[in-house]
Amino acid sequence: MEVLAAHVLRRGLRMTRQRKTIAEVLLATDGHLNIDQLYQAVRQRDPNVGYATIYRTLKLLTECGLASNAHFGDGAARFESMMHRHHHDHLICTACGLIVEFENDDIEVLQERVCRDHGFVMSAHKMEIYGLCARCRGAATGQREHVD
Amino acid sequence: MEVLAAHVLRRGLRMTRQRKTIAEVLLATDGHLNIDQLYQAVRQRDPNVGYATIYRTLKLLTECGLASNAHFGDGAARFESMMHRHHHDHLICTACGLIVEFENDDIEVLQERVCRDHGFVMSAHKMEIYGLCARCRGAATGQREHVD
DNA sequence: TTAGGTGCAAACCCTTTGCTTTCTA
DNA sequence: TAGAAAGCAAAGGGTTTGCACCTAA
Repeated sequence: MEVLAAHVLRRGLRMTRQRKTIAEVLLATDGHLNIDQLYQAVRQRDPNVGYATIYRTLKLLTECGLASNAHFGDGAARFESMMHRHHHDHLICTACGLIVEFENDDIEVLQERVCRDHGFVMSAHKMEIYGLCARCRGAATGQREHVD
Repeated sequence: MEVLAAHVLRRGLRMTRQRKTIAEVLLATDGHLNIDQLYQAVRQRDPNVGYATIYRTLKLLTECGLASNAHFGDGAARFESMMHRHHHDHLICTACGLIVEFENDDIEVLQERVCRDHGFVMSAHKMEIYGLCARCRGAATGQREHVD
């Protein structure tokens, strides 16, 4: 929250009630929120906030590193708080939609190496593994596995 | 192409001129195509093909494993042929948009392990590393690095 | 001959923008 | 008080769908 305040200040912007609410809701969340979920949660606290404000604020939060957005291939963006968190990647169940976060330092090291080998300087990365979670694997063996 | 024919046959569908053309164009391509590029290329051979057919055929090709689609975070899907190719991941330059493909077996192994540790059975994965390519790094040191 | 497929245009969905009003600094 | 932000609605851009006509099998 202080990070947002600083960012806002530095750029001569204003700290509004809506920005505070959206930031609080997002930072208090611990998994992934899609836009609708965030919108609903924010409106429980402040019933007149519109989608435009959500989007505009999310952009701001992403700029100052408090949020990050992830497209999981289904067209709808999801956001997550970056507060107090390590970088992590995602395991996504293609049957039930479960999203599990994981961190793996060995992979990170290899990614850095790949970058170096190609002359790149890495600024970010994103890794998503799709598959069936333990539950879905057990529940429906003939289940459709689809990654689009 | 035989794969598509088989898929089509198996499902009682038809092998149309348009499907052939789209499959040929895609399979002959070696990098990434966005929908517009594919559309243009297909229409050079068959001027009346519409977007709907492109989308519908791409869905078919993805189902039978001949194509895969990748959202690189900018809202527009890109497709690539899966023919005769290893799985690979992507390095993306955030300044010039250059996309470099790479393969890294060590990372693949670690991904499998992560899956196993979480009880998942992996069906697919996607890894994108964002950064500055050698050229852009040299050209513009103050360049904005943005990953959305 | 008869489903399935195509093309076109309209519909959709998510996101962004324009404009007027409201409110922070 | 000035200029940024909100809220609403309309516009945009990519993708999907409905429907009448066409075509592979």
